[in-house]
Amino acid sequence: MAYAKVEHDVVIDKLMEVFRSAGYDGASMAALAEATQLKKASLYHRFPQGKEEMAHAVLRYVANWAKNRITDVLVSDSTREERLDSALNAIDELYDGGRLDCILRALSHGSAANLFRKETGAIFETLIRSFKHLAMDFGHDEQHAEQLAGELIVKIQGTLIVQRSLGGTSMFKAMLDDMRTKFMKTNL
Amino acid sequence: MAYAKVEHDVVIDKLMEVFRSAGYDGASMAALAEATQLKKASLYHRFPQGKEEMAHAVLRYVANWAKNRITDVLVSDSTREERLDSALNAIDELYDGGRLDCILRALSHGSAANLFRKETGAIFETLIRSFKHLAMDFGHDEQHAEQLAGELIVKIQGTLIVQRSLGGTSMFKAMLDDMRTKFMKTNL
DNA sequence: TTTCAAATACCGAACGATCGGTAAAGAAAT
DNA sequence: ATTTCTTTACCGATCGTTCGGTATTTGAAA
Repeated sequence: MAYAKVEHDVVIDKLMEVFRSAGYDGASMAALAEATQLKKASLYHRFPQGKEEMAHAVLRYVANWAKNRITDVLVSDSTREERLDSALNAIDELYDGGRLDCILRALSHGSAANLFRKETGAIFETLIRSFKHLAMDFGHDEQHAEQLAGELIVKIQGTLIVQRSLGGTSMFKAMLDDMRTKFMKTNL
Repeated sequence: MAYAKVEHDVVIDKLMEVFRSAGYDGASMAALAEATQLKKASLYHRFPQGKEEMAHAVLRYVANWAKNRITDVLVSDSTREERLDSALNAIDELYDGGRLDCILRALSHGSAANLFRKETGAIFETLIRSFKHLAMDFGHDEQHAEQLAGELIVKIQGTLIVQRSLGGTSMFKAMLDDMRTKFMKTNL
């Protein structure tokens, strides 16, 4: 009988889906196996260190996503408005307009709190640094640019949480619009 | 043998401690029992519906805390500056300067995502409404007041998450300071 | 091009530990 | 003596993990 054969990228994507929605503790091997269409033992073949290694692999994927969809875009040769829109659109996609949870947050709590701090911290730093550079392209001074970039990242996380309890998707969209305006408005 | 006898409020407090640090899924009955100094069966005597009922009790406690430490304070007869400081100090205490996790967030994810939405949403709404009234006392128009209150609540959540990965406590303190300034500065 | 063994990938079954939950016995309070 | 609360002891289910073995692919010798 032919057995399941699943592409690595597909496996990572499915793992991320489970981790982000169930959290690290809530992501059972049974759920991870069902999502990836692999049996538990097969997951251990690919990730000998188990759940922890899977989460690390997901974080590597996320760091790569951030580089491709944010960092690299923000230093491309298109106009600053186009770069800003591309990056914000990527974020809007990533979270499906605020409907989806953030994988970085999911891997920052519970028993995962101390396991992946270095990785999640590095990704947050990368994102902030990238948006800071963009803000400076819009003419903001360095201090203001850093503050603006931090505000964006913080508000993404905060809005995801608050919106989850209050319902809807309008908060997230409004927040992205508002931040877009703030980036473009150089002279306050 | 004399057996444990623990005050209800103490039990709630310890339950909250476990929920907020481990998350709903990560909070095992064993951990909840150890934290409260009660045996598992005793917890089931006090909370016949188990973990879910415990979380509901904790949320009732939190709603009460919000009313006492935020809502009521913000409509007291002291000056608006004093009321603002009292409320922000209460928040700073609650999260221990950003070191502690938010119980509302902890009960909004994983398998708890759909269990407590009504309660967590109501608390978020109460907080936003309270701070909105305070903002209006500072002379902000209604729309701006609502935006400012929402920004505060969102940034509290977001900063807690980002700071957890980046380390330290300076982000949280700076955020509270910044929001305090924004509330007091009526004319932009 | 065929052969076939080594390497790779997957799976069923089971491990000990821990999960949430319960029944019955025992202690404290009324 | 009755009620209320805690405790011991235990349950079946599920947890993450491992092992023995099977299917598939690879690649080099024939």
